[in-house]
Amino acid sequence: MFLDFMSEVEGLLRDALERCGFKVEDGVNNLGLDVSPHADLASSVAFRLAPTLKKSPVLIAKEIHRAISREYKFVEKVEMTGPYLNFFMNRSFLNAVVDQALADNCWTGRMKDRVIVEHTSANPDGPLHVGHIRNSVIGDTLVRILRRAGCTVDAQYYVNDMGRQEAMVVVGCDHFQLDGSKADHAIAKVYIAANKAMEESDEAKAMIRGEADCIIQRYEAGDSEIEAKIKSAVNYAITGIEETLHRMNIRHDSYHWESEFVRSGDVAEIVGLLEKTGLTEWEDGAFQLDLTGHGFEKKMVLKRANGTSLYITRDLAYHRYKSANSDRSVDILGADHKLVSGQLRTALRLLGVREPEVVIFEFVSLPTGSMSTRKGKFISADELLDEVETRAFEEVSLRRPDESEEFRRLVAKNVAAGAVRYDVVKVSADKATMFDWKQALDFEKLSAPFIQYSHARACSILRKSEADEKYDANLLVDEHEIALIKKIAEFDLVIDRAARELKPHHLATYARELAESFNLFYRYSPVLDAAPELKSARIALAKCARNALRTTLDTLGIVALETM
RNA sequence: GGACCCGUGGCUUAGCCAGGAUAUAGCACCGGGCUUCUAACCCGGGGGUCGCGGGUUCGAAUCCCGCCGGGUCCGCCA
Repeated sequence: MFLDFMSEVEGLLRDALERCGFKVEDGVNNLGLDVSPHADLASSVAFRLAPTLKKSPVLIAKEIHRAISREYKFVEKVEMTGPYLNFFMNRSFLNAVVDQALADNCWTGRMKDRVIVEHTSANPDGPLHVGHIRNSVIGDTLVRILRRAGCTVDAQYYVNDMGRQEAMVVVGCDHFQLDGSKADHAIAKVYIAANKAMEESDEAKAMIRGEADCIIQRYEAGDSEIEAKIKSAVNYAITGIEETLHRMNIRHDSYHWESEFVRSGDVAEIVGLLEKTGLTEWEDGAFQLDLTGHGFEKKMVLKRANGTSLYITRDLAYHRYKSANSDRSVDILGADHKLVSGQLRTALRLLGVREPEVVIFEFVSLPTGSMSTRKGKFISADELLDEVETRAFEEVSLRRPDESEEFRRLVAKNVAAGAVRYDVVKVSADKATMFDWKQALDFEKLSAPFIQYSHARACSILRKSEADEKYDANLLVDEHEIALIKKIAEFDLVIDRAARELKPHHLATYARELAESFNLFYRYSPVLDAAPELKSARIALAKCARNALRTTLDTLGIVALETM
């Protein structure tokens, strides 16, 4: 809705500039528009024109101001403050926001792209840890944001079934017993044990390495015995991983296994196509692609000396598939993939394949250093969720002692999942973070329960008020009421920006601001005790806020509890 | 050694890509508010050389260069 106001302002400004004969350079935001504490939208375009027009910004602003049309739809007035042009919303815009926000179907944008978002894609060699969930949460939130923006999204998990790590899992399964604990944790135990066994002696190391090599080669060759073993281990691990993802409200729409692309011949085809670029050569027995002319120091190995394929080659085939089946394809990757993802994009460019948009997130480390599944050094997502849920249960029991245990468990579960998600998504992806139990278990303002609580309060008001179809939005004139309406209106701007820039943390910031605006309305504008007509108007606004909060929480993948 | 990311009050953090009018929040600290729609809330206060040094500009947290500190990567691993 804010976008409608903004496009009107843009139109007014452009017309005025044309009337004055002023030309602004092309570029993003060349009108210098910005939300500002001084106006609903402010333009600093006069400053930009000053050097070319050789006039003072104030004089330029004056001319533009005079030339701005007086026919407004959503604009109340345009004020000049020094060199700034300040645009204000009118009543009919605010009323339109209320009207629209009362309907449930007003929250979907106009983007129509088919998008593939690949996220999580953790190796099926153990449970997700607190580093992986940064990938999952960012990925799933982007999936939800893109859908909200109007896109058709396929959330994909790329399963690394051909790598050395999966061969090691099979070695582990051959030598050690799966102990019946949660599937992904059981797999991790045998995987860690196999890796540990390698450290015992040089002979053990050579033997186990040999076994793994043999598995890799036989799997690539299509050996049915090995295939059955790998498939069963991978599927087993994935059931556990899925279970964890579901706890956080995360689901994938489709899974693609690396081996698909080897079996289909795509990998061989890709290698052939790269050969035609003339940049490949056999060197030291391996088949390599020379990207030194594209800013990469090292050559990219496409095939091992023994003829088996590598992760990067299979990934090229997968990315070609994704490009062919989407308008946009998005990868969520940890910072350790920066270089290799750059190589991948360069190789795709050589193949004439559209490159993916890559979202890189920096690492989550432990106070003791970085995490490693292989070494068994990690805090699992399950452990984190269990701990947070326990804390949340204590909290809800303290606040709602009279409620049933079932109720308190349910609230705790949803508060915990929300808290974990919000904690991850609120920080910009390019900030490296240190995992901190104290912070993870904190439910204060900058966290999901704060927003869930605001939503529950709105629901509570609506539960206690009888349905009233008629309302007059013109009665909503208090400072906090207007601020709330404006904040609700901003939703489309935030979604549009987050969907284009692939930055989910913008939505987390918005969610907090929206909840704050609602809490002020709640504090200063009593709804149920207001005079009849004002009461109807405030009920309508409470409903708008409830819808906006619900939609925002939903887009963040956080359950909008109606009571807590 | 080379490449990329980060550096904002005691701690965590938004804003930076697209420069603009008093730099955003939370935690912690000090003080205030529940017989009133759920106080997981709200209000007030103190606290900032936006890592350092140059440059561009009418104007720099934001752009450019250099430096310092932290993270990540540079495998016939994934």
